[in-house]
Amino acid sequence: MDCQTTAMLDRSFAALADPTRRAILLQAAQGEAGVMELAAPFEMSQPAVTRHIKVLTDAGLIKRRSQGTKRLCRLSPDGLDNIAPWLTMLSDAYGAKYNQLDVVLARMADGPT
Amino acid sequence: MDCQTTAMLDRSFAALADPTRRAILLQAAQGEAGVMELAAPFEMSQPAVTRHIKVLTDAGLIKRRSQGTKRLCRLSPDGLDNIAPWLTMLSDAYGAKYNQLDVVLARMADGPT
DNA sequence: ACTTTACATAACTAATCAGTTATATTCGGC
DNA sequence: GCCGAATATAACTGATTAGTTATGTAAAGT
Repeated sequence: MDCQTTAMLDRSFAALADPTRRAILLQAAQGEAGVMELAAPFEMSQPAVTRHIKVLTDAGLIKRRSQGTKRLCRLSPDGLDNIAPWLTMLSDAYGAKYNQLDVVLARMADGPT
Repeated sequence: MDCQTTAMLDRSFAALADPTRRAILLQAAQGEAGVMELAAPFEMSQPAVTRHIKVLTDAGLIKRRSQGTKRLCRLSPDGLDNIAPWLTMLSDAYGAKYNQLDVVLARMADGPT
């Protein structure tokens, strides 16, 4: 999957633009979970959830690993590390008013990978 | 326009999920600009740009005012103030690894309105 | 008043997206 | 080797999106 391209930014933001995906991501942030487990809170078919997870994975927001028949999902900081620099650039362009944000986002960039 | 709802988050993230809109936003961050001015860099019709601007406005990412026949656009921090708390919550859920990010995002929250 | 500039709105189309059901795959246990 | 659990893939549908052209509107200048 390409990274650092504008297409990657598209994917990252688009992935976050859905309430179901944000909820899944939030669960995946709290710890590894299987697909059915992530699907449970939603009145939605398993294939639908599977594809939401694919969107999140393609956006670099989730990492996956296999354990037996399960496919565990966990939040990956990569996706956030992708959008953070762009937000930094935006706030730079906006000027001094948001410089605190700059600092914060800069730290975001050299966080854990 | 409602705010603080999940629909508002949807709109904010979705608005950022398009390269043309991000470019427009970047221009609008650097200073006020009219619609045609914002449209100039793109090989795209004026109505198309007008609607991108509407999406950004509905997301609270741009504020507008009239000056003569012109409709000036400028970045508004409101949209960012909307997504920042959610990103904070996500990093909270992720745990200690991103606590620096927490701090940064917290500052983002009490930045200028 | 008429024209021009700057933009908005309408009506349409093609493409993408989010969901569905049905079916395949893959691994672990028996 | 077979079965069930967990997930993936396919084929389809309806809704939303991004663009187009054509047209409407509102303020400025003459």
